[in-house]
Amino acid sequence: MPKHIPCTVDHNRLLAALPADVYKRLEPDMESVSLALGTVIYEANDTLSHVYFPTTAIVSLLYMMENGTSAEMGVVGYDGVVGIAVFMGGDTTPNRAVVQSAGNAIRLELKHFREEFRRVGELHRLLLLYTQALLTQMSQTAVCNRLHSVEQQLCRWLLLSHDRLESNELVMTQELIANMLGVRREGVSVAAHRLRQAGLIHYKRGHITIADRPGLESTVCECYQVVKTETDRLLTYQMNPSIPVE
Amino acid sequence: MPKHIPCTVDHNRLLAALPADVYKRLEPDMESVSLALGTVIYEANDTLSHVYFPTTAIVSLLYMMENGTSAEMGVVGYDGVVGIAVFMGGDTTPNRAVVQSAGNAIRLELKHFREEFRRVGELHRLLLLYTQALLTQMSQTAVCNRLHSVEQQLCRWLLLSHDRLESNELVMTQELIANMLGVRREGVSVAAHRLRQAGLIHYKRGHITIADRPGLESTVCECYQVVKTETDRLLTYQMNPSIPVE
DNA sequence: TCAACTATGTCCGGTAGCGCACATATCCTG
DNA sequence: CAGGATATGTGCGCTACCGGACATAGTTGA
Repeated sequence: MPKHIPCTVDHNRLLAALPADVYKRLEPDMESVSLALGTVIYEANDTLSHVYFPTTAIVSLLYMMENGTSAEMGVVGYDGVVGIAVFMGGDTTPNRAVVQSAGNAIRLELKHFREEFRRVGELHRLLLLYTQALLTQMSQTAVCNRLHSVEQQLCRWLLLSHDRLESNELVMTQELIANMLGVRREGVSVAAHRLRQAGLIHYKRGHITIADRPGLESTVCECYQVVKTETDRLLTYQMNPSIPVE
Repeated sequence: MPKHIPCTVDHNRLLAALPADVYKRLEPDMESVSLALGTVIYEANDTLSHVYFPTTAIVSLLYMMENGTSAEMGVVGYDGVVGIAVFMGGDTTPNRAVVQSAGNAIRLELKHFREEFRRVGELHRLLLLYTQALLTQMSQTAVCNRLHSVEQQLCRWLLLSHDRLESNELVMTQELIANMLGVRREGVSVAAHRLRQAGLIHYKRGHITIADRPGLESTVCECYQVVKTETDRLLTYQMNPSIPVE
């Protein structure tokens, strides 16, 4: 388990940061669910029935083109929540949320969740901070898609996933990675091959192992660090106002 | 003036949608400012002193790479607000806001603005809806950057700008458009040339005129309509709850 | 009115990634 | 353990876009 991830089983960073009283109010409604790889949590324009706080699962936010091709715009793990639209007011979004790595999540029905959100206490504050972090992730994805190579983007994707995992091994085919990155499967194959030759990863048939994380970090484009630093700033320092910012 | 734009001088859609009492409270603090082309409203990681509600101006949100190249992640006009981070809680963002089309904006100092936002009334509700719309725009930009040609993206950019303008003429060099799209100036030249040959636009030295809007709309990729439809849904229907949604 | 500047047009070779075809390797299941 | 399904490797021609060089055409100001 990589040391840099303060993540334990069934632990969600947002829920964990709630004050005891808020947590107590929500707790009776919390339901731990197991999410299998590929599960679609919501389709584009679906009205949601729950919000999901991933713990060990990782969820990918994808846009599906009319012609069937897709591209990932963001990834949510134990550091976030799936179902932003529920509290932002729009109720739906034009993208799809798919389980990218099997695991658990804590889900809440809308009724109690909204009730608590409308108290405009810590839950409210944390979720807006998280939304800003997601905004940064999405906008940096836009930049990265425009300016960087498939190999660099694969590094970014691997690191983003690794940050949200307890293990060094991702259960994931190159085909699926290609769908997320919005590139050809062959392109991922070639890039993965190069990363393997450089000793940064190992892989075999549906399993990728992070072998040299520092190496990946020095290969990746700046986009990864920008998102990582900004997310930490928002969800670590700002999350706990007792730690002075700057 | 294109008929589809319900935009009058010094009119911002968000401010206009506020109930009379909220507007009255904010009004004494509203300051109309004129923004020249190229003005930087804030730099990456700047702490803001005001939020800006563009009326006739258009503001571009850009990420500047370490090597100086840039890419646009979103555009804000009379339908939005510049300075999301102020109310989302993060105070700063890693991008830059630049005036893409000269015009006016109404700005508010943080103190009064935050006071009103914290009442959690209509201002609060509208700004969260707007933030969701911006999220959609950014994520669709990510998709478009990945999957579509420079020509289609130029169409998208022209339509997004046109939607926020009172006139059919954009004062804008191809060089600047290239900076926003994150492509070479020559690429924009070639794409613009083709659009001109197809009779969709006219242009000369720093001025582009939309000649055939329906034609542009049939050339552009689906990304434009997705953002447009979703923004309308969020900021028209949801904005006025008396209009039933769906 | 001419010179300097800026915006646009055009051509070049180079390359990354696409779409396709097909070979090989691994896994699963009957 | 054989055969089908799935995952990965590799080659080929094609296109879009890049990086650079340079020509041309408006625009501005001395």
